[in-house]
Amino acid sequence: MVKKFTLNKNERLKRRKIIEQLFSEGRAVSAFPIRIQYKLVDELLTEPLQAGFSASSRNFKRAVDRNRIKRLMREAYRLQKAPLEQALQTKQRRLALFLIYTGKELPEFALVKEKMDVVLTKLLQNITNS
RNA sequence: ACUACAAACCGGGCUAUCGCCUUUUCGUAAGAAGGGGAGGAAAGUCUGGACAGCAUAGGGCAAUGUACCGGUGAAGAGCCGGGUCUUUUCUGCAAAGAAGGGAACAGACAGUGCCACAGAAAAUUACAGCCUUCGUCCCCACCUUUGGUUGGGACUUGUCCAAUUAAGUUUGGAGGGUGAUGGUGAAAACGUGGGGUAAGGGCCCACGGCUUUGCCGGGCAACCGGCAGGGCGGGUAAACCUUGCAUGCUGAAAUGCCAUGUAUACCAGCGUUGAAGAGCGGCUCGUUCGAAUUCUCCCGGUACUAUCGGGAGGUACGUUGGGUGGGUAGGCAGAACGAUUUGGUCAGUAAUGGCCAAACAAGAUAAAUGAUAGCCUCCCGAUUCCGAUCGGGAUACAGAAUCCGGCUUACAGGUUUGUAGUUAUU
Repeated sequence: MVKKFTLNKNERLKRRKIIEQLFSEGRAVSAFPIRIQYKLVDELLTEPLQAGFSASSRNFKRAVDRNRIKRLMREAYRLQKAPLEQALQTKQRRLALFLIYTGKELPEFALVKEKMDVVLTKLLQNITNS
């Protein structure tokens, strides 16, 4: 239980094929301004949990702003993903996530953290029920 | 000291906790420790290259770019210096001088087009107005003798028509001449004055302006000055165009390698008697390439898979593509030592270059370089016993994606230097 708050390469979603599947077949939960596209993919993944992050270039024209949002979301996710990980471990499932920022203004870290908590709790409920 | 302008530079720092990418060492591994981790524009993708692949006998056309001179550099639509034209400000009565700014700065007698409004007219033409003339031949004399002048004579009255008169005398019309008149415009046919003319006109002359040719002087050259000659029928080429010069196309999602690549299977056509076709790339002439593989066995491999690769034996193969049949994921190089950076020195007006010394400075790929807290420092406001205290803020433009040189655009705040002005002091 030493590496509780990590988020390295293996924990990030990188494979194009899975991402395409995620958007065509996956389901979504959202708590404004964060929306999560998710899918249980038991046979494709080796890691229990992989996540990707994005912000629309329509809402944020400059690359600096998009980078900032992705960094904030990544930080919030890193600090609060532990319960989700644990649930998956006990159920022996594998999950792919894609987090999208749907707001139109640059947020503060406190807000992102608060909303991330809400949306992750919702996601956890959906998964345990299914 | 303040303000304005210009140029150059900087673009917060440290610590703690939790994280990310990369690399080195240790470790069987899990992991641990150490090193490195965005910009002056990383941006726009506007340019010039490096590099790579394909193409390339040569010529012509087309297309694109480019356009004062010299230097610089790998190169350029870059930079530096100079020339020409133009423009602003200041000084000055003026002549002129000083300090800047701008120029796609080859050609408008090769051709075509266009020129708002106003104006008769925006280009060789029209309209209004003005004008409507003498000339040719012969003889004599003289002179500066391929000619000119004076005198005399002949024909004719610039042309045509009509009328008229003593009379080509007058009038009218046709025709002709006319950029002097038309006041408008950004621009009106080089300007002013004179001569000349039927009336006029650079038609001629003087002065001035522009342009061009030759010679002389200066300069590497663009060009400048002087003398002599020719010309002056607007502007526009960031309108088409013409001339000179340059250019093969595609860009890192290029490209090479490991691996893989839809059969070496079945059916059909054609060919080996240069077939099918490919190279071709914008087009044409022209030119080049083009048919010995399959089966069996053995060995090999980034992973699974395999019909792959190599060798031996052995042998009917090539090609077209309609149908049947039939693989996915990924890695390495390119890609971080170079037209490199920093310091010194020398050459040069400068851009820049030579030499010497030192340094190695992000390398991601659904894409790292972050979050939180505190302190320092700085800025703003309030209080003030001028020590300070309290409150607020640190923010601009903006995020590498093969790499360099430039250009352009964005930018809170600060520093330095220069110029100008104002105030104060000496």
